[in-house]
Amino acid sequence: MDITLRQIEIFLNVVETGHLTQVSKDMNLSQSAISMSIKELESSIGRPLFDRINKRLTLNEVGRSFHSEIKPLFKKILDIQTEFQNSPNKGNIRVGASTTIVDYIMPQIVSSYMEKYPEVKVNLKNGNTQDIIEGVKEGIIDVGFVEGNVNDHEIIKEKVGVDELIIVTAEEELRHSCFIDSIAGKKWILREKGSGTRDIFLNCIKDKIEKLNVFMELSHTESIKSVLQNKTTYACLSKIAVDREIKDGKLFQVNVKKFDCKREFFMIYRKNKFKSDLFDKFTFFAKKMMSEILEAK
Amino acid sequence: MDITLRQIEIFLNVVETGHLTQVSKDMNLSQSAISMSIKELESSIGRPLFDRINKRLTLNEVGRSFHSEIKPLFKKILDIQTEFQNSPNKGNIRVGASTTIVDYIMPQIVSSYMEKYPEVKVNLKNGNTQDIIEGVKEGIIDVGFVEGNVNDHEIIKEKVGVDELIIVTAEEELRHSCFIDSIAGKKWILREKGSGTRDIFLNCIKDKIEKLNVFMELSHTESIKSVLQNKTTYACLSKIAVDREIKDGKLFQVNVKKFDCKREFFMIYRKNKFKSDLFDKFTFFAKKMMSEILEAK
DNA sequence: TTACTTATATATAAATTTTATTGAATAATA
DNA sequence: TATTATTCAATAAAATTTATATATAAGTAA
Repeated sequence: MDITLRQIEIFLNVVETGHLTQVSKDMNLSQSAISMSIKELESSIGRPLFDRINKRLTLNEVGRSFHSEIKPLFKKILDIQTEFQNSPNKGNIRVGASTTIVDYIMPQIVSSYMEKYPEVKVNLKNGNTQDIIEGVKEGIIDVGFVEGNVNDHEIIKEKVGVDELIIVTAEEELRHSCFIDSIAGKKWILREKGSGTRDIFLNCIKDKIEKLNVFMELSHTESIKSVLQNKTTYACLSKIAVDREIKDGKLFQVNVKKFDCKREFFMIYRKNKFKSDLFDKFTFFAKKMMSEILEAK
Repeated sequence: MDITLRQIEIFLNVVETGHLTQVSKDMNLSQSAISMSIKELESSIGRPLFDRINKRLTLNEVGRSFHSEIKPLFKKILDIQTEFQNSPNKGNIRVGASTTIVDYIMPQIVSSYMEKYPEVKVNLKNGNTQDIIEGVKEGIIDVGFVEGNVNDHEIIKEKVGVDELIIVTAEEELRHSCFIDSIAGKKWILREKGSGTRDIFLNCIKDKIEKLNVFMELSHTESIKSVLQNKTTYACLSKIAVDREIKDGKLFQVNVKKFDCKREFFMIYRKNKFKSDLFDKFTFFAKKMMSEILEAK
């Protein structure tokens, strides 16, 4: 005793014309099919929707009310159907990215993408590398971008760029080249323990330096950049995070000899993922734009 | 290639649980039925809605978007269905009434009724007796209330009350009884030609008076009541239209001997009208309340 | 008018086609 | 191995058609 969309469709047509025969012609069905469908609908509802007045069917007081409620819903369902059938770009992509990427790269990518494909909703989720991997595995995230390396047999990874960590300071006189051990005694600001940026930096210098003078630990790159405005402080940050400040002359890159501290960015997605048009377009777009951003900096 | 409500129902359940087997148990269907229904839906849309990840079905980027759009619509349709199935008072009645009734009786009836049955929408249409009859015959109006008599083989009429026309004035001294010919020379205000009220009055006095001193013709009873505030003017109006003014002492009923000018009110509806619960309740309510109103005045 | 005919419309029943569902076999996965 | 999804032929259920009955409007003749 359940209403069907077909019944609603027929009902709406009958309301329009008032004649079963007319509707049957319009819909390429027999007149009895229309008659029975209306009857079915009426018995589903539990009472008549039409007054049979002479040779016409006119909405009665119940039918009128039903009509006004059901018509807009039916139209919406039809709209959704044709929308999805005809616009391959309709959808909702969930993107996850780890800290540096989500702060300094993804916003540009997502906003350009949404401008190009306004039908696509992009959902950007922040998290550390491990969170993103979990999300991808559970299907909560369609595609992830992470700084750390990934080794998981359920995950496919693609290298999408190289990130360089550089030493920065606001202290102007130190623009000539030097070695890392000569500045180890400066006031260093690090990211908090567990941060990928921190780990890579410490790993990179561990053979060259006995002790780093850690002055402060902060959990946001933006905070570190603020504190760096007090000269005599130093930090090792992702190049893309300080790009603007260096261009504006607010920070300077310290030219440290034999200091080569790089890490790779990976795009990850689940093995066996059905690659929809949407997915392919987004990942293509994101990879291309990410390499442009990284090369420009 | 049309989406059905059943497919949507199954789709929503699969989204909920992520397992076809679970849904098949919940819905008392075989799992292949569920599988095929999902497949059908996907092919209607033109691309997959789920990622088959391990033994689960997880919405993909398209499915997620489809889900968020279709779910609220499905729920609404379900709501409408149960609403109509379970609340016999749901509907929309179209009532038509001719001038005097629509102004002085129907507002009270309609507002009381809507208070008692808030699910019912009442649509009140104004028109002269002939308009109302046409509306009823065409099915545009479910039930009509008219002042004039009706003779039409397609229309069923029920007498619902008697309306009395009385002579009113603001001239205080004329409160003793008199004969109509003694006041025929006063300044009379009539309704416009074609008005039922006017016709009945003139017909009522045609044998008793040679010439009535018609001072003014106005098309609204309310206008006449305003002009009547200038003393020395007279009018013959429906008792219910001047009830308040008489009670407030702003107008007086002239006690005219042998002046008996009545007309009947009729409720009309189409022959063969399917009498829904809604219709019966409304007409019962309206008839009862109308007689109460007329008797009180 | 009134009765009768014609044309046209809806309603219903049985027959038929189409669609939905099942059951069994197969494939994939933990 | 146990569990689950998919596929396909068989079948149950539903939608639709064909044929027929019934109702109404309009036209026509008594």
